Amino acid sequence: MAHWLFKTEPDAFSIVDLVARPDQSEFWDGVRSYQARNFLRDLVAVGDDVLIYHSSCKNVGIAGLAKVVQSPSPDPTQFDPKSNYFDPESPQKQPRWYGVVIQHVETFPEVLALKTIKLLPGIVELPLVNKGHRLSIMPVNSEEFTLLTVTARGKTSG
DNA sequence: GCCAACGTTGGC
DNA sequence: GCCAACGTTGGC
Repeated sequence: MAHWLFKTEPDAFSIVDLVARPDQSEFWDGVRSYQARNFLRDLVAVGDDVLIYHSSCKNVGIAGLAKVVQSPSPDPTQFDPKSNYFDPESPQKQPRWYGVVIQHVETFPEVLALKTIKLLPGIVELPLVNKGHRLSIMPVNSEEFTLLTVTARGKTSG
């Protein structure tokens, strides 16, 4: 069982939108970087944990937790000329881009702010606070995953 | 809106 | 296959 962090711009798709979906599930599409694609296509598996991170917004940080409920599969938006994610170069027979279905598990009482994450002494490897911070899909090791979730759940202030 | 970080592209 | 230029991400 692996742990991941997926970035999303909440103006486009937030954890609230995920909860509003049928089965609180959504096919995570639009990943268009090779590093992120490699994680998604080759390593993400059913049952994996996914931290939902809100970027480029007022309240930047980890908003909640989801899980992978279906194996990664080719992202159909790459073949859709009407989609913003259309990629005319992607071969039908060997699709370039992948996505995965995730399901909401938990919304944290407060967003665990990036600045708080940066101050946690145990967060050392997380690409978010290192080179690799631009990755849209990144691995989170078990220790750091536990620290992040425990901290996020404990941040209730009434 | 600015701009640093850094991935990608393309000339050679 | 190097590396400068370019474009995008994303925090602030």
